[in-house]
Amino acid sequence: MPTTTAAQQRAEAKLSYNAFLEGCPSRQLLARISDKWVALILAALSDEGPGTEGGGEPRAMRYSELSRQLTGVSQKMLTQTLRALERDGLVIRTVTPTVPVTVTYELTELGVSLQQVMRGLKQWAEAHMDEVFVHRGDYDAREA
Amino acid sequence: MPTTTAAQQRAEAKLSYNAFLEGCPSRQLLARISDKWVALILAALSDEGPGTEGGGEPRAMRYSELSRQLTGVSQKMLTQTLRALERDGLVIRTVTPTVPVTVTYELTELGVSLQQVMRGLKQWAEAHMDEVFVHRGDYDAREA
DNA sequence: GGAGTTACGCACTTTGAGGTGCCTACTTCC
DNA sequence: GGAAGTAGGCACCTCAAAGTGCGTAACTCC
Repeated sequence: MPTTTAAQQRAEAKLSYNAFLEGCPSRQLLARISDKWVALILAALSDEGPGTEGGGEPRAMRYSELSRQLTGVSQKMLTQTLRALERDGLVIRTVTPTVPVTVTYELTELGVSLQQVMRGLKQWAEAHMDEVFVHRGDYDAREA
Repeated sequence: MPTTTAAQQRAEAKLSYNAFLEGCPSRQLLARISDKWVALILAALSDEGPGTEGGGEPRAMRYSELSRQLTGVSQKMLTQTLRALERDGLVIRTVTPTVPVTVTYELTELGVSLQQVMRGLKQWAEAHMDEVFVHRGDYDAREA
């Protein structure tokens, strides 16, 4: 028997996750940005493409344009992720009934503010991830 | 046939993910903090418990202590996550050969600096997630 | 008149993160 | 001498996120 049974843990969780677990806004935010393509879509829509080095000016993009920039994304996941972002008020979807229908996506003000935070992550990553990789190498070398 | 076949996309990805996809440090960082328990462990180790409202002073904690605070975590996941964080140089594991062996975990300097960034996320969440929830409600209401 | 484009929808399948249960060695307490 | 606590290891299972394939409506171009 483990220190506490699974049933006990579940029961406790139901009572005490009120402020620190599951339902709290921070967890929800993490769940959002953890989606595989969310960060990339936000980055693309704020013009942080690979070659461009844009100043981060928010920019409207077409579905096909996004699909080209996010190399490897499936059409299903792109649509699904964009819908989720639209639902959360982070992007706006605009349909223009042209010859073949044109759909553009653009960051909202809320989306832009979130992207600012994501930049903080990016900066930390650029500053410290190499250090993390060194640690990983050392750790793995010690194991072998 | 979709606009590009899956095989084509894979081939392109292999050539062009150098700076914007997969291997880039930002993605790696996201993968780390997306682990279900990472954020909570970092928070606990920097004394951001639910009732305490600690000032964020980094604090060494025992395995069992963490297990109690992170309501609902399984022993396997706690061990697994702690090992990953140790491997990345974000926490230090200290074994003291007392009566029953005592193991403590503590944030490294690197871990503390990451936790700072996580606080940025937390602050955005506290400031804007309610707005997101409103958007969700509106969106869902329109659908029905 | 058939091929191509845009922006998807739908159904099926796969993959891996996470969960669960069962096990340990050592010691101390009652 | 059996129960309990500490810090895990190991093997199996589940389920949801992500991927794959195929279809579509409307129109246009050649």
